[in-house]
Amino acid sequence: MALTIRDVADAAGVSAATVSRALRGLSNVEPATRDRIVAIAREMNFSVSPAASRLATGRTGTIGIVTPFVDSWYFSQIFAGVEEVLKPFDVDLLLHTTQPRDPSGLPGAHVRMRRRVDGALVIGLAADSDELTAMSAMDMPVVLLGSRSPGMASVSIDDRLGARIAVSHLAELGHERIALISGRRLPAVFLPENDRLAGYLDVLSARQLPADKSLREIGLFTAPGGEHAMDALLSRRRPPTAVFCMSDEMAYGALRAIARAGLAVGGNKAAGEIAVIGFDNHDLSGLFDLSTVGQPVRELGRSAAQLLMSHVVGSPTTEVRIVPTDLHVRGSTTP
Amino acid sequence: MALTIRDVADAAGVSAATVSRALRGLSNVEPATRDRIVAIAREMNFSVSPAASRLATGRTGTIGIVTPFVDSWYFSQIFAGVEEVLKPFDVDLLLHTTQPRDPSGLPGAHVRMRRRVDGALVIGLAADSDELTAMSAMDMPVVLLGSRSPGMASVSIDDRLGARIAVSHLAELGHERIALISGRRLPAVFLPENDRLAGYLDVLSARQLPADKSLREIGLFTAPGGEHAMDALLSRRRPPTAVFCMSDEMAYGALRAIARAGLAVGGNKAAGEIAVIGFDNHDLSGLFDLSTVGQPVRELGRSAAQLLMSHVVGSPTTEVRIVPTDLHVRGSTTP
DNA sequence: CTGTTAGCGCGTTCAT
DNA sequence: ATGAACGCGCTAACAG
Repeated sequence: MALTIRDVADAAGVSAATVSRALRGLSNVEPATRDRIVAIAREMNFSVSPAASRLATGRTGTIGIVTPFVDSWYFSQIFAGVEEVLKPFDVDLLLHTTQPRDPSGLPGAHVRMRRRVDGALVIGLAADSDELTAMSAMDMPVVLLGSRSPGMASVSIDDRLGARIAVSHLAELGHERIALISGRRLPAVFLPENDRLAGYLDVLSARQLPADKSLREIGLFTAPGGEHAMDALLSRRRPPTAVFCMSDEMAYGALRAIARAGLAVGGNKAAGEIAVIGFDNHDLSGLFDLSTVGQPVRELGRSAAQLLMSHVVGSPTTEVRIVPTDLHVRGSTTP
Repeated sequence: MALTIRDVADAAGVSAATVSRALRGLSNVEPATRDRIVAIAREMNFSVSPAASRLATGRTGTIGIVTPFVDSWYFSQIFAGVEEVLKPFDVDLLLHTTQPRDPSGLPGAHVRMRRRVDGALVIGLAADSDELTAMSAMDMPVVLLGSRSPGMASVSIDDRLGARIAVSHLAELGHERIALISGRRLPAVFLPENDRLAGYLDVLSARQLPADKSLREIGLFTAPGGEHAMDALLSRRRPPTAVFCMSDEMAYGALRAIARAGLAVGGNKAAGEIAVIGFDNHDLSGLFDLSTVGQPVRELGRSAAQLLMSHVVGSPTTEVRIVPTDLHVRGSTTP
């Protein structure tokens, strides 16, 4: 049906091996014949069969991306960074989303990636995940993104430090009742959010502030979730005067809840304003005038992709890269 | 290095052919031996080589996704819908982003997809795109998403109708100077946005309203772009009293610009409120209290994926599916 | 520099 | 129901 390298060879009057060499740009081919072969091949509209090529070489020319979610701002930014770096390498991108809550017999990441990628980028999987251990159990080069695991290469921010920065900023404003809106229920070891909780507690204890558990709510990493969480916090006997949200999108919801309650947002504690800070520096946070601890998500993607490629084409690595975060002070914490 | 089907055959005391049949669940295999083989295979932790399998069968078991952008809410929602449908089919997902403005010798979508997918979902490519024509020139099954092209299967909304709904809604409020913030410069045939422009003009002409070109601005489909565009519109000698934005994110920016100008947003024209309506029903539009024409993005992804699969495993189709939009009236247009 | 030979690991005839 | 043999299209190793 489709053309084979053999057809091109016949048309060019050379052997199949020479065509293969010419098409791959190997050096041991007379430039003249190489050009001729390439010309003929494209004239015939020929392209090699990746399957055959993979079978013969053992290399797949494919990089896998494993992620638990794809419908989030975070992922889309990560992916944009990854794409940017991987583009020049001319590799295929195999995408797989793990469904956390659905062990319904569908194959997991490790089996979906197995034998079909030269390496994989694993986003946001807990370090104790079965899929992760299975992947590293095979020889597959893996780079973790957003989490860390002993003996594995990874790129992430310092979540604990980031949280400290955020909460310190609130404390500097004079706040003592600082609430926390987290994504999932914490503490849960192996999750990055747990580090953020630790950072939050670090600041409270360093400043001798009460670690009031009634000041913690879950926001599911969504705006409606954040809104709901803030509603709950505001209904406490002694509501918080400031709140740290583990994601900007939850903070958007919190802002809304505060406004609905007829309260003001801002950094002027004396005037009764509630200070709000988020985490991510989401694209829209400028619009919401939301203070936040920014993580360079796109850069995380770039860095992880680079690390993975150097692992795949070069030598194995267990490098752990920590990318710095930065504080963006906006209206939601400005006096 | 890796195990082959042969190793399993030896361990089970059968031939490689039988193992192949057993592992694929073909009927012509004694149930007892089939179970034994499967048990042994998983005990050896064996998995077949996709490359060899593809070479032998000619099928790739892979679906391609071609898209010009990946860092957008639209894409992430589309993808979530696609994923949902494709998951049970157990196919690989090959992702390729076309870079519109970068013909720098890097291979285009058609060559990246060639010989490696059984079919492709093409998102947001103009119908006159070289890559698109190239893909359909090969035998590759293609389903378009968000655009249409003669003779090709596609899933999209009725952009013209959607725009009419939005602009009619503004006109009903009594507005006569209705501005338009588009993503890219229009008119540009083959782009869905062009249909939205047409819908906008439809309403103006039906109601004998002036089609003032100074009331059209470009917003790049981003919030900052929308903000900038609205700034420009407000600085006109005779500024608009209402605005239709081709995306919600641009509308967010517009809301901000209006607020900064000290003007009010809403549906009460008599009170001098500026009416704003967007397009998409983005997740955050409820928070912004933004009226909008919603498109069921996730559903678009699902529908397109279904269509593609029926094309790939079943018979070729050129079905054109139009998914309805719906009007969401919120505070930005409520009197 | 080029051609010949021999797999890569499966799926698929054909027999039996 | 099972096995033997061949071929899928390409690359690698060895000659020359």
